[in-house]
Amino acid sequence: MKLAEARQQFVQSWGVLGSQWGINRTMAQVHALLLTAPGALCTDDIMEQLKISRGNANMNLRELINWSIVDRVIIAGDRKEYFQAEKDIWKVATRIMYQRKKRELDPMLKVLAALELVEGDKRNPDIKAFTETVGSIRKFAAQADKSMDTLIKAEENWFVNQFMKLMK
Amino acid sequence: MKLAEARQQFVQSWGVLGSQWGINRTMAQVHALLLTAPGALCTDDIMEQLKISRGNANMNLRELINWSIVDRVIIAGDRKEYFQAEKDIWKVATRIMYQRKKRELDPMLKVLAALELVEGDKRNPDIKAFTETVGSIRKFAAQADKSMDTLIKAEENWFVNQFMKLMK
DNA sequence: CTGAATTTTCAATAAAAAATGAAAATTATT
DNA sequence: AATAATTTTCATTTTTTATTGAAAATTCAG
Repeated sequence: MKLAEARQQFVQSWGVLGSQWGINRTMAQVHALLLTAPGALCTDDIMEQLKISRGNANMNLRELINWSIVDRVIIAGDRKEYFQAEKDIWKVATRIMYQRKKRELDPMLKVLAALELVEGDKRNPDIKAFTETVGSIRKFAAQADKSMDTLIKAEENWFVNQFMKLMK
Repeated sequence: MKLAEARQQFVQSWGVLGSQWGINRTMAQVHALLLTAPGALCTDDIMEQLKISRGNANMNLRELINWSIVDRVIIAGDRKEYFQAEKDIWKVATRIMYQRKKRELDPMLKVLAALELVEGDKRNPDIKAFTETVGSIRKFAAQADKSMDTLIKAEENWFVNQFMKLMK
């Protein structure tokens, strides 16, 4: 397979994977394009290569920057902004984890904690079923939350280092 | 908060969370309803409580059964089918993991392996950038794949047991 | 076997999400 | 300050995804 074709297929697949995980397909494709680019790209490069509008390119680039997995880059003597992706895949993973945790898991934990305080007699089987399920989900989510914090923070963590060694 | 209200809020929140992760909102809501029900429910219960059509209820129930997180249940002397959710949250998590791994991660791994075989001179910076990025993503994904297998399989696994103890 | 109850399918419709593109805003250059 | 280049916004349109509901298929009881 030629490089251009391989790159296109990566962009395509990354887009599909993203959309299956609730990430805008185009955002994932822009990310894929930047990940596999040897250098930084400008908005026009992205518009051209993905055949998308300026507005669309702009919005998705901004979102990738919000997620801290793409940076704006200044190129001397050029008025345009350029963009480049973080290529350390471990950093990419932890940053995505951090964003999703913050936006989704943390709010869900708050809700679950509140729901455990439901009124009524715990011997009522309906209430029992409810609080037991919600309680176990909350405990599970809280553990996941803690584990993610560990992964996100610790570059010096033993487990993480072992994991990273395997990746070279 | 009263039970009915709490339950409704759980259904609502679970639906939102699901849709953020690429799972049909209604499917997540049906799951939430069954998770917090004291017993099994039939299609009509679900239609009524979620205000959805029979076709919709049927499709989403089937999908939950495909995922092995909801079971069909026979109630003696009743012609209707009933449904109940697996309530062991660890089992639910590993089964969802298994399905998503199989449907999404495994195919992606195949694609990535193929893309690493791109033609051309490795000293070409474009090819170098591409294969390095794709290679590191593939290694990362392969490690995630292995880790998930461990979690999914091993009830006897030390790490998993530690994790589960914390959850009671 | 018959027919009533129940489940499943799927073409048509509705709802939700994403993309466009041109106008407005911002930024840099002379 | 004027203007040219670039970026951002957002109302409108398009595309994608989900839902409906009635017909067809299936299942079961007598």
